[in-house]
Amino acid sequence: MTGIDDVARALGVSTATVSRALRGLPGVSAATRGKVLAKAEELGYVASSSAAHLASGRTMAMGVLLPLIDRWYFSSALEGVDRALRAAGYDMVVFSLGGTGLNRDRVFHRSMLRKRIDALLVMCMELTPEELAALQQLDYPNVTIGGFVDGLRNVSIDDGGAATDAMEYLIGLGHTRIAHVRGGGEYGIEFAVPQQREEAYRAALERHGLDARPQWLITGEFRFLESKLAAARLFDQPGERPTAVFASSDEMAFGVLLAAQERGIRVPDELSVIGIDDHEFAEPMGLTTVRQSPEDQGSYAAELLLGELQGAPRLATPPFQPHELIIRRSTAPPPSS
Amino acid sequence: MTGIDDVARALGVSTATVSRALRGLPGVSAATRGKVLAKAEELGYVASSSAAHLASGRTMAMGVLLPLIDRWYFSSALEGVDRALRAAGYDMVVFSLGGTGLNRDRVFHRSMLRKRIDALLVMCMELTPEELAALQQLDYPNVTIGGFVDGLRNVSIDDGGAATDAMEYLIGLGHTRIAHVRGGGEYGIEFAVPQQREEAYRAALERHGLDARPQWLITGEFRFLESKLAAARLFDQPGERPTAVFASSDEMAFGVLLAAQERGIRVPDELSVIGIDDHEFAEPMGLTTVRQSPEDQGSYAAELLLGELQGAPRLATPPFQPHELIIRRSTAPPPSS
DNA sequence: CTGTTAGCGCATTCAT
DNA sequence: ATGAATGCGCTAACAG
Repeated sequence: MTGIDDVARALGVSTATVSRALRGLPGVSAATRGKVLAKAEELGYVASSSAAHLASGRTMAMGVLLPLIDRWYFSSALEGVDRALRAAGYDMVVFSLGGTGLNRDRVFHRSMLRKRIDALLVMCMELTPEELAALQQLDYPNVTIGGFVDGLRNVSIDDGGAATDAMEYLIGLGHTRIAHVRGGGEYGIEFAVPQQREEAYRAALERHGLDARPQWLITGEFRFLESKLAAARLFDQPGERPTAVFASSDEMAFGVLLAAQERGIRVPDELSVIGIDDHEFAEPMGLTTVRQSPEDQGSYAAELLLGELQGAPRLATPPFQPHELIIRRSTAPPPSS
Repeated sequence: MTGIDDVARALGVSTATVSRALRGLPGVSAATRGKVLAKAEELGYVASSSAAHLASGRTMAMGVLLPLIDRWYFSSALEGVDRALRAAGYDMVVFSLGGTGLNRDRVFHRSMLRKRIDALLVMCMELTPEELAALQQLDYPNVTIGGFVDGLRNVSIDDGGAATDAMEYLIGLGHTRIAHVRGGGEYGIEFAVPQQREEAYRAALERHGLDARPQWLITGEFRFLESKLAAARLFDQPGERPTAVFASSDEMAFGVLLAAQERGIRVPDELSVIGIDDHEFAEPMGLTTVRQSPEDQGSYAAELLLGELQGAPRLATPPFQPHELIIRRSTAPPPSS
């Protein structure tokens, strides 16, 4: 493997000069810099990140900790993080808990402590007090994405506000019988988020003097299938049916849509459905939703940390990220009957 | 930051002993090992991966190169890779091209050469000859997942076989007018795969003496929306309509389903639809499909490389990964008319 | 079974 | 503007 000495020797200069030239530091004549760059290119030389880390203290890598990868929000946010990191010349190392709580310990006590990263991004996780403490002792800069962890800085939308927007829209259309599909707390995903959205749902009902019927508050685990099953049970309940359903995520809204379709309940004539996310499938499905961009949130968070690593002042409270109501074909005024 | 010397000094032993004890090497008495383990735990000591790399030559990390993260196959496969790596104590560093071809150069010429990884997994990408050469010169063990790159080893299902199974099933049901939605070549994703599946489609038609009508071969870019639009155009064509559609992926099959629904074409009575993947939404949607497990493919590939890093003989041709026809509610014999 | 020593490949002083 | 020397924190080879 070709090292810095190979380049230095080939040019008859010192390794210090090669190092400086390659990193764009001052104190190198334009001529020598050109020669170094060319020779490095020719030899295919790139500095070893490990050696550079040892000598400089910087790993030029950032870690991302998440409960699982294969979920719309997470993979989109990862994409955004990676985009920002790559632009800054950083690498991304991903620590997934893989959906189970089993290797949490490993991750927290082994991998993350390996001094392989300069900063850590934590995606929507509920942390135990010990984990939180471990994380905070880990010295490096960190921030949470898409969740809310007390004691850490969080980059996310205003979950309560987004839910309120959805509810006000339904109520503004004239709906009075509104059900809510909330996300679950599986795998420690987003403990706070589904709760914040549910509270906004309740508050909106109360503010407008509407009933909050317990049997109309169902749980969908943030998943299509679970939500479809829960919605099926909801629709099969005897008595009055809701005229609108506010789902805490688009994937769950799809489940509601499908359960309705299978029962011949027409959307939006007989039932309005609204979600949160603006998932890739929302537009083709005609789903009204509150859009958020996990990708932008990810890159924002990554840039935040990147900036602080370069000496920018620490931002104590990152601003809420934008959300926006997107009206499509799944919502309409309630049936006049 | 606490180093190996801190542990050694606290115990009055040498750093070598600490190193050996912590890594489970022989030549350490049970008593000393116990003390070392306890003290390391107490001090929160974990070896620096960079220092360990420099001294041992192993990074204990593996790289994954993929065109983008936010797509069912990729994020699932990543999950599988991570699972296998974590079990072996390896970290995963992810290099995404982010959907554009723009930073390909950076990835190939900078990041991957940084000596941060011991091996590389390449997910479904089409590589330029230069990239292929660069990759092969990169010395470390590599393997492709879910695609086919000539010159590299590939871990994937038998794409032709899977497509054939789908076609034979439709034909066995009595269908003679069968359309195909093939994936596209966007972002260099899977150049070979959509083609292999299309060829199996053609071959099946020919084998059974059925027409391959050019206007029934459409392209869906491996996406819901694009596929829905293409299917809409297909259904709106004048003249005879196909009685079955074989989509090269489930997401594209969903698009076909939706386009049909919007036109009042009943599935499966008037139209049968089959996909490939067994996407998370396939079961709730009742989609008949050919199942594959990207997660298992990912972990298989990771374990393959892991094994070779530990001295296992190099497997020249990894076996095909399993696929399986899953019959649900979207397929039936063609209308008798 | 345990300790000593010599690098691993760079970035970074301090000289010049 | 450039070079020489030092050390980052660990593993491995060698001694004992």
